[in-house]
Amino acid sequence: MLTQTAIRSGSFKQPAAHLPPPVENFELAGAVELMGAPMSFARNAEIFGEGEPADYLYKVVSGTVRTYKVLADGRRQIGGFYLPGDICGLETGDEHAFSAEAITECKVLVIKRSALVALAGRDHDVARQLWTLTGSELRRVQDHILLLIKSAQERVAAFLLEMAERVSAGNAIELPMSRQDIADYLGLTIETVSRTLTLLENASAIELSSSRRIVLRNRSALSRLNA
Amino acid sequence: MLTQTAIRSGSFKQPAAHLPPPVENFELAGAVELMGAPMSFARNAEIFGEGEPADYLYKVVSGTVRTYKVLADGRRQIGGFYLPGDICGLETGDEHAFSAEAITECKVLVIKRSALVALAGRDHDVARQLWTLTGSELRRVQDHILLLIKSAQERVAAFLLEMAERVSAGNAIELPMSRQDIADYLGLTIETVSRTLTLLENASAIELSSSRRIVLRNRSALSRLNA
DNA sequence: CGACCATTTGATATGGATCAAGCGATGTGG
DNA sequence: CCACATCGCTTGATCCATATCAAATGGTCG
Repeated sequence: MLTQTAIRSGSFKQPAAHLPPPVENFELAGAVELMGAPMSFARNAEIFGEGEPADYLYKVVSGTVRTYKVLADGRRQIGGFYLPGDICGLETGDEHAFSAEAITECKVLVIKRSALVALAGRDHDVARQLWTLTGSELRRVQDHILLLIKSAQERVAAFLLEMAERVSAGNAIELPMSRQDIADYLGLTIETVSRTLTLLENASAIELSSSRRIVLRNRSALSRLNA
Repeated sequence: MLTQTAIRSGSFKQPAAHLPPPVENFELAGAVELMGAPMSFARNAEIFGEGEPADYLYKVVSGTVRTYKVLADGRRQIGGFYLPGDICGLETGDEHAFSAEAITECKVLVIKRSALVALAGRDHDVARQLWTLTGSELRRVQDHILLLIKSAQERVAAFLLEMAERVSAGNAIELPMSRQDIADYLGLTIETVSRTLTLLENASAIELSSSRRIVLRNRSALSRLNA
């Protein structure tokens, strides 16, 4: 397997990164598929680190990625969870603002940012999509802020509804992340997350089939909590 | 004075918005100066509302603007403060995600987004700057998230250091916003903000010359708090 | 001067953190 | 195949930072 270091130092072949696509008006998604180098990461492996040059972006193919920052005293804030189809590591600055790790075994497409920026310079549609992508991320982070001012119940309910939209088959959610990850995403402790889930179960809003599998029994009750 | 409604309905002349600049490779800032329609807002006047079409963006010329959301139960979260030179209301989606109000008497330049997007379609440099602007906003909001997981002292200290960078003449800060605005920005109550400021003053980290004027006496003490 | 609003200060309550076990699933070596 | 260690999660007891409720103070403007 290619190591992350190998990718960063450019010591492997970037398939087609140096070959501009033959036609203009090329979709970003298509470009990513063509220019992206497939890569795998083991559970908990670092994909990129905060402060490292943001030379690559990463499209998740399978598995789940978390981005995070660790404060001086060890507190960790998870910035977001990235599921298949999502792109993380896209920055306009020189350095990654967050670190990223594979939560589960992951396959990602690694794309050189400069290649995409160069393509954007030739193709306005790609430029627009790059902008839109950053805009969506902005919107997501703004929503995250609203989460962090709510009560524990509201945060957990909002989290469940969000995950239901993203990973659910019907009403069942298969969570790829641990309670600690959820806690660090919601700005709570692991104990509070656990207690709140139990509370929601007792209120028949959800059912904890197993610790990673949650069934939404009463979405409107959850939405109601979601003030 | 032009009303906000007049602007939105396009019932006034957009200076030069329909006249493409004569040369390409035009700076975004320059374009904004040329295409922007000057407009004034009184203290507490609404500049745009959450959910309204994001047809315009706003460059602050003088005064201070706050963006915010109000939750169903009345809690308000301030997304950011915009000082002269800052641009707010720039979205990639169709609608404004936040509302915006003038904190003080404000002069802004109002720019039609479609005009800027059209310009970006002709000028890669403008396109890149538009993207970068959204990227900076993303970075700012990400930093805001980190604020919200800290202790009251850390939040207030971080706020003071941030404002010092943005509005200070030396070590003195002239705050344009009320304690309530600060509280809603930091996710605290007004009482906690007030108490924390008093605490910092007693610790000789700051001096409260008046409620809106704060002198930083010991920046390293504040930074130390800023975990 | 007096009314009003913003801010500070005080007293008390409480939601979530912290500290500490207990429990259940998973995996490992004997 | 089972005893046992390990890890992730839950549950319990207590504490504390911040919210809430309430009152006093101060600054501003008519």
